[in-house]
Formats: sequence, C-alpha cells, structure tokens
Amino acid sequence: MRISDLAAAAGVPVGTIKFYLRQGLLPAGELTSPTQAQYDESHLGRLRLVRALVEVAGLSLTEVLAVVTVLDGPPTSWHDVLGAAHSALPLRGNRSDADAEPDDKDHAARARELVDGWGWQVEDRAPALAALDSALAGATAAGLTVTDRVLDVYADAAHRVADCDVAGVPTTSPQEATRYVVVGTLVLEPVLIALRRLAQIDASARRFGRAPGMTAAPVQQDGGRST
Amino acid sequence: MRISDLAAAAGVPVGTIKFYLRQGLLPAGELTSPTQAQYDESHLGRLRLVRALVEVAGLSLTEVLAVVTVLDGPPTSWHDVLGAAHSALPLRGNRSDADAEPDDKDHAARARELVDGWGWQVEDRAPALAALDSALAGATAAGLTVTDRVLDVYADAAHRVADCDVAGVPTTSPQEATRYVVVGTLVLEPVLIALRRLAQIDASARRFGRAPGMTAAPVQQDGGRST
DNA sequence: CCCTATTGGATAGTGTTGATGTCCATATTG
DNA sequence: CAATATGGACATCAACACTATCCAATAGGG
Repeated sequence: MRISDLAAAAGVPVGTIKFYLRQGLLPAGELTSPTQAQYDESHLGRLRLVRALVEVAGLSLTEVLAVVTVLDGPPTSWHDVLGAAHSALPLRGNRSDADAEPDDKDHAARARELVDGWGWQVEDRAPALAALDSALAGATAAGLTVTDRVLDVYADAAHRVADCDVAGVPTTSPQEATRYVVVGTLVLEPVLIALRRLAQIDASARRFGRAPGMTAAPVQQDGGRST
Repeated sequence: MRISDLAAAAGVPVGTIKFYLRQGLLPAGELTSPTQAQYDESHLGRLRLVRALVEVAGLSLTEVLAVVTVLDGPPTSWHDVLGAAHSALPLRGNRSDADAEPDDKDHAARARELVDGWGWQVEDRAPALAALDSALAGATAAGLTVTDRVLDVYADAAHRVADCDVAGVPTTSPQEATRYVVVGTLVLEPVLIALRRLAQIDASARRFGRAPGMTAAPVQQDGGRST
C-alpha cells in the first residue's frame, strides 16, 4: 500500500498524511527504496483513529500525539491500565493556573466533597477532579446555580455509564484494555452529549406536550466580520 | 463602571473587551461623551458568560456569538423554548457534508432507529440526531464497536440527566427558560464528562480492588516539533 | 484652569494551529 | 524509455483569538 492508496482508503489528502508523518502522529512506512514506502492496515487504522480523535472527539493534534504515544508506549501492567489511560486523556476547560483568585476557596473543595459524599474512591491527583472543579466554577461564573441535588443526578448517571464502560474493558491484554479505555472514553463523549440533547428534546416534549418545532431560523454563524 | 473597571472585575484585559465589543459579543456601553461609556452589571454578566462559554464549554467566538444572539433575540414563545435554545447550541463533530460515502447507509439510519427504539419523540431535523450519527460513525472509524446494549445504558443515563435538566427549567418567563437551557446545556457538559471520568476511576477501583495509581509519568505534550 | 492619564474608536500586527503548495531528485511502471 | 508517483524539505496559507499602536477628545486631580 503506497501513500496514495492510504490517502484514498482513509479519505484524507496525501499532503495531510505527510504532515502527520512529520508530526509523529503516524509511524513511517517501511522504506523499500529511497523514494518508496509501504503502508499496511495498521497505518490505516492509526490514521482513522487520528481523524476520529480530531473530528469526533475534538482533540488538538498535540493531544492526539499524547494519546498515540501512550498507545504505542511500553506495555502497561494490569493494575494501572486506567491510570495510564487517563494520563493520556485531555480534559476540556482545565486551566492549570485557575486564575488563583482568593474566592476560589469554596470551589476548590467542592469537587472533593462531592466525590467523597458519593463514596467514590478517587485520588486527589486525578486530573478529572480539577476539571470538575473548574467546570463547576465556570458554571457559577456563567450565572448558573448548580445544586447538589442536580449533581447527585448527574453523578448517578455518570456512574451508570462508567460501570458499563469498565464492564466492557477487554481482558485479553493490558495494551488492548488501555486502548479500549482511551478510545472509548474519548469517542463516546460526543455520543453521550448528543444523547443528552436528544433526551432533553424528548423530556421537553413529554413535559410540554409536543416536540419542539425548529420554528426559528437557524442562527447565522458567519463570524460577523467584515475582514 | 468604565471599561477598565469592567476589565478588572472580570479579570479580562481591556483590549480583549474592546475586541469583544467589536465582534458584537458584548453590547456597547452607554456613551456619556464621545470618549466615555458606562457599563453595568449586565455587561459584567455577559462578559463572564462569554468567558465561561469559551473556557469551560470550549466554544469558538463564532459559536458564542450565535448563542448570545439567540439570548438577546426576540422573546420566544413558551412552546418552543427548547427549539430556540437548541438552535443556538453548537455540537462537536458535526460534519455537514459527512463525507457522503456510500457505506454511510447503515449509519445514516442508526441514530433514528435507536431513538425510535427508546420511544423518544424527536424530530428528524434535530441537529443532535445528525451529531449522534456522526459520533457513532466516528467511533466505528476509530475501531470501536458500540453495541446497542451499551447505547441503551448511555441513553438511560442521558435521559435521567435530561429529565433533571428539564425539571429545573424556570417557569418565570420564556427568555429566562431559554437562557437556562442554553447555558445549562453547554456549561454542564464538561461537568458530566468530568463526572464520567471520575466514576470510571471509582468503578475501576471497585472492580480491580484499588484506585489506579498515576505511576506512569504524565505524557509530554510539547507537540514534538523541532522548529 | 491646566496638564496628565484614560477613553472610545480604528487599524494593523502577532502567535498558534493545521494544513497546503511547491520543488526536486529519484523510482516505479506501463 | 518516458510519464507519473514518491519521499523529503521548505515555504506558504487561512482561520482564530487576541494584542499593540495610534489618535483626538475628555475626565478629573492638583
């Protein structure tokens, strides 16, 4: 399989593949001559994975690189498949500096308290804890009041999903398990988000007696600039 | 309140505020003289909302503009608050052209079938339906098999969340309801995602007997380029 | 009342990201 | 043997989200 075949099979321009090779997102093909390389199914799979992470999960190429680095990395022991997997997972809205404002105090502990309240076993260093904190802080800043009751519902739903996720982890090898967790966690996020929106429509229809019509014309999204 | 006060209050540079004003993300202040304008709490709230949508929900400024345009738009009638709200909501991984490959056939109908299978009342034109389709297609492309049983679990969880969302919609006015739905839908997405990750850690700990250690060093995310 | 700092407004420039375009010598292949 | 494709290097591009600079006018403290 030459580069053009690979490009055709994945529906990606050749130039983009060259670019990915340069960035280390795609392993080099096997050189059969100074100007000829062979690619196989593994390259195609990797390419499709990269595209899915970018297009579906919305990762930046830097984040994709981190993900594939872990997937290609040394075999992980069984006991920290999830730790290794989660170390590769980027999280949206995760400000490392977090503004450092003094009134962050009451938020800083909220995630920890909530998680403890649900009896979840989570380490302090888990990046998702910080992400939850900043997401809650952001929600408050946006003018939304998020009650503990609402969060209880969200947590319950999240745990049902997570149980399902964990139950589906393959037991064949740690590498395969890591790959499953990484890919499954990332690409099923948009699925969950889309389902929530659809369920909102249904819930609204049930509550207000009809499906909402898209009466309003979709908003123009042209950026509003003159250039 | 002058522009510098607004900037200080929101923790945003003055230049950025001027930029947002130009982009129409922030309404102009009341001019008290050719070179003086007054801003009030509503401007501060709007500014915080814009920042939260960008930083927490990860929207582009174009998407934020669409959102605030709907929020500022003409009052919506009660019966399609959700339609109006959802028309403003961007959705990740929503390719409008969708590659148009011939083997999309089996995916094209999957979302519809699933939703019908759950008995949800959802219009064909709902953007989230297309988003679900492309998310599922992307998951398949990434090499993940998503069974209907898994989706049933996700759908159940999503519906619990959505019921909670819809139950919390304020009944004071359609505008307020729209704002609640838009903001709540967007800024609680990262919360739900973070909770899923935390719940995965807990579920994994319960299944494998311990919390996963972050034994592996965090992956370098430097882009891997020379320059 | 005067002088400096700030303001609104306009325009131009910057850094990052994610590709594309072009060029070249070599290699394959019909 | 000649048209085409390839790998590799380098330059260029477009979108995005700011950031900087400039300006005349004005606010407002001494």
